[in-house]
Amino acid sequence: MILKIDMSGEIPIYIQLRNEIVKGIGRGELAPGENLPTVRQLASELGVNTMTVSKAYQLLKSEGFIETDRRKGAVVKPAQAMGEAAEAGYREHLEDELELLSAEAKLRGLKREDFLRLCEDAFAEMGV
Amino acid sequence: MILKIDMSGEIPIYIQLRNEIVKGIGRGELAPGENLPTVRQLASELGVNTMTVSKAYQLLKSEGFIETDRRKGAVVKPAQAMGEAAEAGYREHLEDELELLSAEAKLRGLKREDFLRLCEDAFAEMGV
DNA sequence: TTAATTGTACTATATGATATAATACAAAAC
DNA sequence: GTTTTGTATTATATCATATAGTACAATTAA
Repeated sequence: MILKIDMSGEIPIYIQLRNEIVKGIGRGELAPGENLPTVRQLASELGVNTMTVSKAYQLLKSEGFIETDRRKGAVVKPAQAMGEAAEAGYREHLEDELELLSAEAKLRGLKREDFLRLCEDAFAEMGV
Repeated sequence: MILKIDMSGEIPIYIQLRNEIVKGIGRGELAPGENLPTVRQLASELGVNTMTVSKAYQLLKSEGFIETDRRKGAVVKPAQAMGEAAEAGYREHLEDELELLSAEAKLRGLKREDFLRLCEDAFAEMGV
């Protein structure tokens, strides 16, 4: 798990952490049942506060991507167990994001085929 | 131009404004050369501060989507004139966003075909 | 020429999110 | 019993966001 965090960027660290971990799970680099680094470990590695990492874990937990337990630590959830907790509105969120990316791509001169190829490539990176 | 702004949401208003206008231009609802509402007009309609709208316009201007001029107001730029101002890093930005969306989609059980169909549909909404 | 309108700048202020530091706790493993 | 886990707490600092009010240069319309 390599976490690319931009400390000087505009995106909050705990959001970047959440995103990187979601991508890690999606790619299969983090398998279901696998343990995430402890908050103290990850905080130490990145040079951030433990609460910042904890906040990222809480977010991932609330979205159903991981489970956390005292002593056991944070564990990646099985994909099918991704409850309907945060499922409401997800579809709309996805469509909205894709609409924005499409508009930007269009205005920057990307052709339909190029855009769709990037979409295919991105999805192809995920899972086995 | 219908602008959906979520005042209680977590995304800053001026960012939402920027996104909605980009989508509007992408869809062709805002044609090149067309005037955007004045900052005072839009601010009044939405019930926000003029500087908030101005900030959105400045962002759009810095990205090359619009031009602003005193008295003339804000005008949508021709698509091809979208300079290479903010072009640097755009490709990486797009790929990064698509990677995140792909990971989330995968983990939520979306099949490749369904994801790609949503991508196609989103792009199809753009332009003529 | 005069009046009005444009985006923008400026100051001051308020609020909330983000992040840190340091400490502590309940629960479980060893 | 000791250690390690995520988490809670308190206090603090900083930055982004947003507002209010005012003003200005430039330009259009009267």
